[in-house]
Amino acid sequence: MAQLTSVQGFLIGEISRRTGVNIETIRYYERIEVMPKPRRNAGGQRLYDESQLNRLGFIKRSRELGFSLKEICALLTLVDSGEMTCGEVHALTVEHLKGVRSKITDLRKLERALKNLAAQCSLGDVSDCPIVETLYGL
Amino acid sequence: MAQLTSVQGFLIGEISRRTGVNIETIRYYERIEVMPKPRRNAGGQRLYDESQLNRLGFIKRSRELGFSLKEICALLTLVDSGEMTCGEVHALTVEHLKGVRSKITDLRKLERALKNLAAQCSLGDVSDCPIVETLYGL
DNA sequence: ATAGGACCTATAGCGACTACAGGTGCAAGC
DNA sequence: GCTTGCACCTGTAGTCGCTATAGGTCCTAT
Repeated sequence: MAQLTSVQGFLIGEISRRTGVNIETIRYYERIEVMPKPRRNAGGQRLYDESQLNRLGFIKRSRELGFSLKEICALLTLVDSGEMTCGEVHALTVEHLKGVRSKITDLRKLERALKNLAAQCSLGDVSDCPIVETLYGL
Repeated sequence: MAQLTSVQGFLIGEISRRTGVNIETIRYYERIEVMPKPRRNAGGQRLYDESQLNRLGFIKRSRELGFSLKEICALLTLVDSGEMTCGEVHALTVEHLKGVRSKITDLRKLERALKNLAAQCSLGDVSDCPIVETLYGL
């Protein structure tokens, strides 16, 4: 049983491997109190249990969906308190979705602008470049 | 002539107003050497000329197109050196465009995932929430 | 002479990590 | 029992692109 250390629980390397979250990042999450302080073994090494593993997985997946740690804290606090309602969680998710959509809109504009910029270019070897001129606003 | 101070040149507030770049940000650009150190008047205040104004405008527009300061430095160094070719600038722009497009792709995936997540939700008042369950990976 | 605004420097903070440096724990092989 | 070597530990600094603050000086107008 590689994952159970002496008494019981996962070492940080094990939950890092299982969740795909960098070890340094896990310790960082503990420092900023997104993750709870875990138990320690006799040698002072962190020992995590199943629920902490799940919590870290939750954070990982939420981060991948672009939630900020602040938003994730809000979600987790809701869950932790036991006073969460599905409606509240839904609201946070929909709010976040709105943010993602507006980012997409912005990036599309940007894409168009860059495409136009690149298209103006004759690719000449001259130092008289339409891209630079456009950006310089000459 | 509000913009010309004693001798000649713009005070930082004036180029901030003209370019829309925050005063603190202009000083920051100077510190990190994206902007050159300007002349000073007798009282030690920064005095900018037309070309520095244009350079700051270039940086502003490039930032708005999502170029990083590092990328902008590369562009400006190219321009400064006089050894810039239109092809090099084009290449940097196209490279950047690629980055923007891949960000858009990522965000679209994210949008779909969040939409699905939100759609699963019955909006009930129960603490048994499909969003949380999905994120917890139960 | 004084009030006030615009300017100055230097430093710390944000978010979300990442990367050290310099030390300890632990298991396995000899 | 001793050494090797990896995994772990703490603490701190660096990244990027700003923004904000504190505590001061300059300049102009009244």
